[in-house]
Amino acid sequence: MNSLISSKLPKDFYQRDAAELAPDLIGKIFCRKLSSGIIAGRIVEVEAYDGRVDEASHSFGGITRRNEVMFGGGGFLYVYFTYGMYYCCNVVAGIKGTGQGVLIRGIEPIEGIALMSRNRYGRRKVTGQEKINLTSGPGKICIAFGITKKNNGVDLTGDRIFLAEGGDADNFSVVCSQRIGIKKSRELEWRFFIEGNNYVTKHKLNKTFKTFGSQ
DNA sequence: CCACGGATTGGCT
DNA sequence: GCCAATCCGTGGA
Repeated sequence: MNSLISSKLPKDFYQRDAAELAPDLIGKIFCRKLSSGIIAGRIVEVEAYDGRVDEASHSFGGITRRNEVMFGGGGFLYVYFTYGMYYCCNVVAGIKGTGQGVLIRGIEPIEGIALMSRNRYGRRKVTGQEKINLTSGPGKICIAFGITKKNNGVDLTGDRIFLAEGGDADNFSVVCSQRIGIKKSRELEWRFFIEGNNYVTKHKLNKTFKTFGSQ
């Protein structure tokens, strides 16, 4: 795990437009250090939001109490509450004042699976299908990682919640599609994911993806 | 496998 | 009052 910390992504990695940052977040490691242990996983699905041009973005209508973290410049965590019971988290993107973020939608667990399971199901052991269900969606990720409103605004260059380089195992192809669960700005193809990965949200758009790039 | 509806509360008109 | 960047259980094909 020291290798994760030494490859922590620097602030300037995040200081560019969300639509550009988003595909580069695929394959990176999302890590949380708790007193009970480390929870970490590989990002496999994201969506970009940019309030300057994107009506679906929480930041589209200008700064409010809820979305102010999105305007603070890249490299912070924006956590919001939705549907009366779920949290979702974004990596803030861009330069200060622009109101951009990248929603983390799918993570492949790497470390701390028992901790994730305790948070999701109240017990440490998981079956195969339950493991896939741990983090295959934005609300599920926040439950598994124990992320709530209290973590809104956390600096991602700190030592408790951060992103790290993916290491040597990142042979995958990134594809894109329209975003999921929104009604405005549907035409933007700002959802990026690893084709065929088990931890990508199950959706019919998974069949109509477009190739985007590979590493 | 797929489609649909209910849960439940904060944010904004 | 209306609606939401979701999830889960149910019911039918």
